Amino acid sequence: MSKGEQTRAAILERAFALAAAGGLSTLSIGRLADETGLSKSGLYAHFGSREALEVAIVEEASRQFVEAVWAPALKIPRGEPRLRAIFRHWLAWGQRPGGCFFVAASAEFDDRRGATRDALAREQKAWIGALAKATRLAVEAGHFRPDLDPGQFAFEAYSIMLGTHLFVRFLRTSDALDRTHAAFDALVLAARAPAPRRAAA
Amino acid sequence: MSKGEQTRAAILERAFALAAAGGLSTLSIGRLADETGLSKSGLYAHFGSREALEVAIVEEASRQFVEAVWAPALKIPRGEPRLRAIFRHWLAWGQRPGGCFFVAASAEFDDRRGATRDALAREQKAWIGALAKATRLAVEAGHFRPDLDPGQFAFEAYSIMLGTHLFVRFLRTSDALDRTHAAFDALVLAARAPAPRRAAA
DNA sequence: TGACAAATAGAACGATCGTTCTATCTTGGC
DNA sequence: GCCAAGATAGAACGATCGTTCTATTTGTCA
Repeated sequence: MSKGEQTRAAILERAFALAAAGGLSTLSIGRLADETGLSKSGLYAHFGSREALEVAIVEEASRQFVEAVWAPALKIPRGEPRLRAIFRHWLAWGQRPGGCFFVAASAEFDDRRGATRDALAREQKAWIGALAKATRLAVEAGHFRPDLDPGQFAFEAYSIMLGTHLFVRFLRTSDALDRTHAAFDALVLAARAPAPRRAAA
Repeated sequence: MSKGEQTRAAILERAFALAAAGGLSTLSIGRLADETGLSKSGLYAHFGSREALEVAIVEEASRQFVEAVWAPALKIPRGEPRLRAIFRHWLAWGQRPGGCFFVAASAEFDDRRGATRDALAREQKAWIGALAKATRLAVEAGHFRPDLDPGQFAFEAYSIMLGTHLFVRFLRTSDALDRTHAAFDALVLAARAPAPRRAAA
């Protein structure tokens, strides 16, 4: 790895940490220059524009997201256990400083246009698609009912994650995590293959 | 209403529209001055500081939110019908330009401190509390099971609203509204008083 | 090691930000 | 209709933004 490449990697790591903690648009070139010990123009030469820097940050975020959430979940047996693992790791990821980078960034960019928004939407759609696929595997494994709509399950699971984000980070409700787990358990319970006839609870 | 008061009201209406469409922090004094036809300092005299303007905008947003969502829902009979009305009107409110002001603003301010954040959190907690109360009334009316936790119901309903916001505004998934209604229907169904014994569907 | 390319620094740019000051204009009560 | 109080304008402030330019230093490879 050449000198330039490793400097670039170091910049990105710091830039992602700052962007995750304070939002993509609060990150300024000048501040990032200070934090990395480089000059503004020295830093600039690595990316060419603010927007290119933002896109690079989004890609760095995806890399770290896969590493923190997706990779460990893929080691868990497919079906409900893997889905639970995904949820658990995502929850941990979302408790980092600044919360989930993607949730924060989507709210920031939902009205804008440009390469940053495109990169964010692409990554997030991929992640939701993967969540739906993991749900489909749970159906195929017989853990979930055959007529379950994986896209609907993914929508609802993602919604719970968004609720967690708001209640934990913004409202700071003390029982937010309990509610999160209760909601996810209820979602999974409703998705399960119908239990053998018992008396209703 | 004195001259100053009515100018202030006009400023706030315009300011809220701009803040709702583009986010609270993208709204700048200079731009607002242009849009209202006033000078920056003329505008400034009405609020005293940027933060005071933001707080006033939050209060204006609450006023409009009550008018658009809460007031009409209170005319509907309490219980499940009213809950459905709240959800319906909230959904319409969230389809205004810029989406739901509160959802957007909470994401913007979750890392910050100050009067604006406090005002936002206060209003939003009040609204979630009201949602929980409406749920409790549905329990008391016998529409929902007696052991239902209204706070949990409110958490999950709010989560669905957040999911809608993301899927409609950011991801722009075509079936987002269908998924929203399906999710809310499932939530209500699970909250209902247990149906008379039938064969499982 | 010498030479060329890559990497970085430093200064300057125009724009915009929130804020403050002073001056002028308008309104409302007597 | 006068006159104080209120409302508004205009200019200027220091700071910071993203960006560009020209040097200068540093790394890399023949």
